[in-house]
Amino acid sequence: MRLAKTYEPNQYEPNIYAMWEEKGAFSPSGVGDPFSIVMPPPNANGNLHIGHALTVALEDILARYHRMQGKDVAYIPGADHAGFETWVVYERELAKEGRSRFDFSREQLYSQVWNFVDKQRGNMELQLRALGVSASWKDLVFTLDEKVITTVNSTFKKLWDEGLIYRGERIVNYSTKYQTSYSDIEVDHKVEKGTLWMIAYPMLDKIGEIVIATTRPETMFGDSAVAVNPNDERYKDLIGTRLQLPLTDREITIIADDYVDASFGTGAVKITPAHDPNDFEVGQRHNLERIQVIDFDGTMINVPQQFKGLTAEDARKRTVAALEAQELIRGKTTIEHTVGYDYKSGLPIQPLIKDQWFLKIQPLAQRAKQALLDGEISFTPASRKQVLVQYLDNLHDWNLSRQIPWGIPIPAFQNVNNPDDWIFDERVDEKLIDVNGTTYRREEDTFDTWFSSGQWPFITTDFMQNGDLSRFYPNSVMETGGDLLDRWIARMIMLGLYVTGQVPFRHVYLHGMVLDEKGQKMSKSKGNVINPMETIASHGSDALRLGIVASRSAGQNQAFSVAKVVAGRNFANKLWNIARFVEDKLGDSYRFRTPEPKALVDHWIISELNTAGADIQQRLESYRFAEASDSMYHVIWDSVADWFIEANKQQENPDLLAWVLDTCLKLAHPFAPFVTETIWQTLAWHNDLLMTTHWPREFAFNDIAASEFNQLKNLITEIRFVTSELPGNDKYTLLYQNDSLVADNVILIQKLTKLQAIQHVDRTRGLRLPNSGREAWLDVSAETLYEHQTNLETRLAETHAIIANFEARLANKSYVDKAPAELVAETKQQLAEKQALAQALVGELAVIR
RNA sequence: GGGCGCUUAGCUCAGUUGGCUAGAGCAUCUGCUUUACACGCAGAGGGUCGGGGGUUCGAGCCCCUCAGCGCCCACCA
Repeated sequence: MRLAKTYEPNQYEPNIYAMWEEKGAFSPSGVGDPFSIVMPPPNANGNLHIGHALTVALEDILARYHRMQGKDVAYIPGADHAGFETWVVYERELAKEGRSRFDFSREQLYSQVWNFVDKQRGNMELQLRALGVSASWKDLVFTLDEKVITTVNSTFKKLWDEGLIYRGERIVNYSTKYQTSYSDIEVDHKVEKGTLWMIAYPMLDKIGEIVIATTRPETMFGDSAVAVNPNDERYKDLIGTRLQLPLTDREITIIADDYVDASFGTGAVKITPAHDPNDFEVGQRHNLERIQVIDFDGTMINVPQQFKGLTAEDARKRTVAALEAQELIRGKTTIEHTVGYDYKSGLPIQPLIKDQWFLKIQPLAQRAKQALLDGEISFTPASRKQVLVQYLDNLHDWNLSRQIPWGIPIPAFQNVNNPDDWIFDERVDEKLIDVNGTTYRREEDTFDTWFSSGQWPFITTDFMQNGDLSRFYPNSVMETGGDLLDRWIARMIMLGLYVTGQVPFRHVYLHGMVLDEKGQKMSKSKGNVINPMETIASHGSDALRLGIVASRSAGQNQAFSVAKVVAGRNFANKLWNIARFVEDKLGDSYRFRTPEPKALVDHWIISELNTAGADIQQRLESYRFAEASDSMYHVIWDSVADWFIEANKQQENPDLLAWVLDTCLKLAHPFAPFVTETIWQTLAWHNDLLMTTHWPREFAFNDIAASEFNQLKNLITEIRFVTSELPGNDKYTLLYQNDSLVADNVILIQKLTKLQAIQHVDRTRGLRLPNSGREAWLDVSAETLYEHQTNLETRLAETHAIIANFEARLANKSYVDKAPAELVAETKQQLAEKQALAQALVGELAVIR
């Protein structure tokens, strides 16, 4: 025997993977229709988590399946420099050494982080291999590879040339902790209870005061106006008059702007253009001064001496206290409002004015929206498309600048003598450049990583360079987590269309989050993280894949289930043992031959496997992974192992046995690549690899023979059921009359039912098997029969209930008239069957009584 | 403020366009040293599909409504 007694996944998996890789099986074949998936690049210096295991399981199932369909498959792996994530980790390292980013130049930092990442790189790639991904490693792209930078720069230039890039002072989401601006997607919005203070601003041109409402009193030092709604009768006469800004010696004016909601608060709003996006816009309309009172480090500047240097939080308390001391607080209420937090540090985000690079997003967004409406991309789950359309409609201009050294430098330079004169240039390694006698200073900021990852599909396929892989653009499928719909999918569609004129992929499959066994989000702090590598070590890679795919539907957050991984492990073991049985029967020197079905079961199993092959195909092509896997699992375990193999022990057909095993391995391969290939290679019946062999083709069989086996199967099931119901553990004899199906399969029936004997008789006795439709009796004593009476009565009652159900349905004229004719005919037939059963049961009971 | 999703067996979940007696894995119970497999074999029990209403010949699936849970998006002070 070549196959060992037990299957130990860890003994085989690494070798099998190495063999695939050595034989170049992962590279696109160049033959057949292209099929491509680009892997969402995992963090280059991180470890894979369970979500990655799900991601690559789904992707690899598709890749392997389509490869077996004879397609030219490119599964392109990637590694992400994970700009901000990695930067945060690195900055922590620096802090441990008592240093900060300000001790180094951009180049120094960049190369230090590069080395830091490089030390751990390869880790996650090894882990992907352990998961069995059939990715084309030679085509791996790192997000800071030269070709990425080149493409990103040229996209930036195209956008710039076409007037879609602008640089300007805008309110940005600023992380005072990490000293960088964020895009909208990096801000966590939380609904909170906050205090709304009513503050009196004394009037200078008239007697009295105006009361404004604010949740952020500390920003009042940056006020440059108070705004009211132009139609608000209460304040109409005050527009244009002057106010004293409390705690300062500044004067501000009352202005009118439609932005103000007269019904909120007091209907009068302080306007702080430097610290609120709405106020910023009001300020632009009214040409107001922008006074920055919170610095980029989060402390107060440009404020009266007593508040200088305070954190914004402290300044709020002290400002309120100072106002109270001057009796200017006119009241306070508690309101629910949303506050933006830094998703990384958990600290409040400060809206601050900063000179940044922005992308005018709406032209791109609308084009993307149109492509979606035109159905150029399909979605699983389908409902997510609408969500995306809505998102695109509401997008604001995209802040592309990050003040982080670990990223792609923005290729722009500023005229040292004219701050408004910016030029595009890729010489980002030089701080100053000379162009036609003018000196330009480089931009120090880098791109938001989503700007480069948004171009991933056409970068990885070298589409713009018309490279070797360009036939794989647009990608066939983009598979990723549902949480990336807006931040990544949307950006890929927008930038893909903009740069290439085509959608980046034809189908989007979104999976949900893998939760812990109790349905909680996994997190390091909760300590409920499941490490995929540990699961592989204990149960095997196939088990993890089978377990994580099972019973999981698209877009749904679902719990991880160890029980399902165990079930997967058991399945791999089952396959192994099927193979061991086959090997034992065929011997080591078996040479594969085209089989010829002989026994009824032979025809039946061919029929089952044909159906399963088509079924799995149909389900995979509609992205129903769990159902496809289930179908594969049951045909192999139930049909092949429990019926075919058992029957084959009595009715041997070696060539068919080999064919059945081959077919099982093929059907199972996308779901359990390691154990299937291990068996294929160990038996060595073929010279090729299982992973590159063709998906099972339909095999001819005799329909009548197959259905006869089904009848036999029903009889056997009936015998097993009835004997298990009979009292005691006696072995019974089956008696039959004029039944060639029974007569021809005596040994098979006996073995599969553990009957003592099967005899042909002229005069019958005992218990007739009521549901088998056969002339068959179990030879039981009158006593046993009597004890069995209640069982029969129960069955009769159940049968009567079902009959009543069918009769009611058929008595319903509307049903007979309106339901499809086949359905009605089917109901009639079922009714007849149940009536026959009832009659048989009544007959039996009559005999007993 | 807008949007999405979930509620089905003890547990974790499937259930394509409405179609017959609602499934799986695990768990439970009863048998079983059967020419591969106890990570196994043969059986069994277990569900008023969250509540209510509606459409339909027919609803787990469609519509309305109520309740509970979860997620995402959003620059109203």
